[in-house]
Amino acid sequence: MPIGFEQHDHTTCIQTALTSAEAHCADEGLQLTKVRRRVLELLLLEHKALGAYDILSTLNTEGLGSQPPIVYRALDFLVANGFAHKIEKLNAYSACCHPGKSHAPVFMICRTCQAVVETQTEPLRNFLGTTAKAAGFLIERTVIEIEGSCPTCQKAETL
Amino acid sequence: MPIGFEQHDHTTCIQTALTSAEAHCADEGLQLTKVRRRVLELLLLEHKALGAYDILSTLNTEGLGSQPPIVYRALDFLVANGFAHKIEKLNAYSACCHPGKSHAPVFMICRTCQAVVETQTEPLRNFLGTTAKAAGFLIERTVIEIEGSCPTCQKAETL
DNA sequence: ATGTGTAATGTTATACTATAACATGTGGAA
DNA sequence: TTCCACATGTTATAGTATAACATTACACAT
Repeated sequence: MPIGFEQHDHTTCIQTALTSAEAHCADEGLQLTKVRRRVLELLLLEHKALGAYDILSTLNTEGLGSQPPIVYRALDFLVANGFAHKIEKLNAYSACCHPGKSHAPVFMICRTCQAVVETQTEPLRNFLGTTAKAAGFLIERTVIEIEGSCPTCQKAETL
Repeated sequence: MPIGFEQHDHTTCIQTALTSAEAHCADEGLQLTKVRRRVLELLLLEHKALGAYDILSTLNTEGLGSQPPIVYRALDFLVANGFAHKIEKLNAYSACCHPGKSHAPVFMICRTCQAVVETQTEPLRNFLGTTAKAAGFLIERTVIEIEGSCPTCQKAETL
């Protein structure tokens, strides 16, 4: 499983996520159509954030569509249903690593290799809740993104 | 002072921020030129995030420039020197409310009225630091944005 | 089997956000 | 004066996202 920046069984990781998405769609009466499923697969292939137009160019080579609305609609679906997240700092998208769980995701984004790791933190959620409450603010969504250098790239830089 | 969504002496608030920016520029040998100063003023006028092209259209009516690089350069300067922040979720910019202090700012963004309130939280900073450290990740920048409903708009919605 | 409604997709056009690249001005230091 | 660093002017273009309307596909009621 993808914990931090450590190695994991990525094939299993992808399969688990796809299976989970299928199950959730079946439960909720949602349609995981060909394009939507393929976009989710592409996002799962690497723990990187992909730009909408990167995804679109792949879809295009596969005959699944060539115009921007194709990919944005698929991304909207995936994001709305918790299968993917938008990384605001990068204007890019990343598969969700903890589908099904309600979450205030935290992303660690490596500036060098573009790796994106998603973590969840209940304490943080509580903490922001307290902060917001003190200001009388009602939280609907949170964007928490940490940009920096991942362990691998830190080592590479010190060589 | 702007604490949460409460009323404050906004004239003083603006003056303080401008004076602080001038002082900081003098200390550091930075030039707070006409355009840069005006953009900062515009950002300070309201506790809202302004889009680059909104700012540009004002600059244009004032004869300060009409092309995108004018405003983006000014914004780059202000952000680089801590006088303003980019709100990633909105692709918009907001004056910094705590200039001079090192910070991992937290923004509360009202989805309805676009008000943006900036807070600072050492505990949060520490918390993210701990999270990142556990993953071996080196933090360079953080983006923390809470989207929701401010006290005023919550009241308006329940009418 | 036929209509009917909903959701998804196809298609064209355009809006919005941001930067590259190169030219020009400006003010201080050698 | 000459040079240099920095700021600004200007043109063009790249990158991100959505509006609007047409068409298809399928479930399901008649």
